[in-house]
Amino acid sequence: MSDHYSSLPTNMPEYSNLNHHSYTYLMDTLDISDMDFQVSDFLVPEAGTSEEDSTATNIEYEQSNPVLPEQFDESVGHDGSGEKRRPNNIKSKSGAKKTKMDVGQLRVAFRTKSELEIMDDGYKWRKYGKKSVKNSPNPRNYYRCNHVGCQVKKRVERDREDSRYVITTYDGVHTHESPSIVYYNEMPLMVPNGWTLQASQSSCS
DNA sequence: CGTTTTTGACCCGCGC
DNA sequence: GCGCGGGTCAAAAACG
Repeated sequence: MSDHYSSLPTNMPEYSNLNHHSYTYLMDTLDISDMDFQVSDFLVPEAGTSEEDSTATNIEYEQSNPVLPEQFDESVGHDGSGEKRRPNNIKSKSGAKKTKMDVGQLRVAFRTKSELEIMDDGYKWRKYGKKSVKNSPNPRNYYRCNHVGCQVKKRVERDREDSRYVITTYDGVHTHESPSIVYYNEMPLMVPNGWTLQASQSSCS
């Protein structure tokens, strides 16, 4: 089981043999065009890393719920710091609202062979938590985008099987541009040869 | 001195 | 209902 970090849909039969020396895209029929820029941004390999067998990266996209734009708008700046949950013992549970931003978010999981788990993707991240994962000696770090109003989170952990692999999971779509804005106009996905692109259709009612 | 990390506590969903 | 596992908060420490 190498997909323990994300609940991949089961309609990806070839996922097992995809994890080799090629970037693998697994995406649903979601509006990839909305986040194509960051796809391209994410896919920029580090300088010097060739497509040798020593560099293996898996990239998975999954869509949990249909993304409603209004949910993005409303969740801006009301969860993180706008409302303190427990000042002392006043548990403002805010049960009526969905405090969790588990609204339809895009989840992108990377699995990269790297010694450093801090991979600079152009965004500014602030660590907000660290937890030790069950069944794994390696802790899991939680980061959040430093941009105001942008609630994109990512969690970084090491593979419990191969500690030389780093699993980076991005949650959400940035509502702003990268500090180092990179636009590949006309090119939704720049896929160098050797990279495998696969689009799977998932019926999402 | 402002900003980020650290770290334990708290919260919440889920399975038993 | 309770315990566990996982995610988040926030005060204090660390860092520049």
